[in-house]
Amino acid sequence: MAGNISSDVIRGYNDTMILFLLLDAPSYGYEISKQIRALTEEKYLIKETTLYSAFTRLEKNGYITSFSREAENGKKRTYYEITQYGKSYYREKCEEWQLTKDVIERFVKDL
Amino acid sequence: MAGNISSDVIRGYNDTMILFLLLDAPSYGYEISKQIRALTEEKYLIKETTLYSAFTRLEKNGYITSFSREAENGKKRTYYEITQYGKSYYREKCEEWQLTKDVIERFVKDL
DNA sequence: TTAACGTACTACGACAGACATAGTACGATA
DNA sequence: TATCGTACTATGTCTGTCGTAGTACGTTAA
Repeated sequence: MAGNISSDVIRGYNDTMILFLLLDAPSYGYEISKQIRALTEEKYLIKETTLYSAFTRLEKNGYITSFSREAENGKKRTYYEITQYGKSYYREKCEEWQLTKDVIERFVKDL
Repeated sequence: MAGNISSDVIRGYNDTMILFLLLDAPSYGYEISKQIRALTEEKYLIKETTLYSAFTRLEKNGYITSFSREAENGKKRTYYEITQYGKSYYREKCEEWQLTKDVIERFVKDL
């Protein structure tokens, strides 16, 4: 354990986290996963399969689009870019979060 | 929509909510569901099947125990009582919540 | 030279929790 | 007489997460 977060708890916010990291610029799987690790100070490490299946889902729902581009080293990468629809979905999730947080806190005692 | 919370987000906290409501005294399904509704001001309504399957899971894990008792009207009810183990699990979840909240907030912009 | 490591994924299958749907049972109320 | 509220149980489906494994290639270390 050691300060780790169970995925059942985060479930439902993976998509939001990914969209957040795409707000400013397109990015790709490996980088997103490193950013999540860094931003959470290792407290949350998204699994590869979870991440890539999230990309698929987000694209299918129209929240992101993908394109291929050669990286510096000549290797091919799949980049993902947030759409307008994705941005408004992100905003919705942020509002929902305020509500959710408020609700859960009524059941949690801080010791 | 209209101020509703998607269950994916609450997922992982249903158990905690139930345990919270059992902290002071034993209770039963229908009452728990009414208390959740009241405490959240109708913002979250737990589904019956979700609730009862949570009871089963919690009991299997040793967090609660059950017993039958006749209600005032002579009908039989199944009451659930939190165990010591359940109380310490609840405390763990409360601590985890602080961590989770902190992590998610790094990805959520408040507008 | 070769093996390990980091990067960048894809495929497949299993599992758990939430939920839709349906049904049972009984007392009170309309 | 029928509906509503109470108090559940049973069954099956769906979704998101994750374990496991495999592919491919470039760089670094022994």
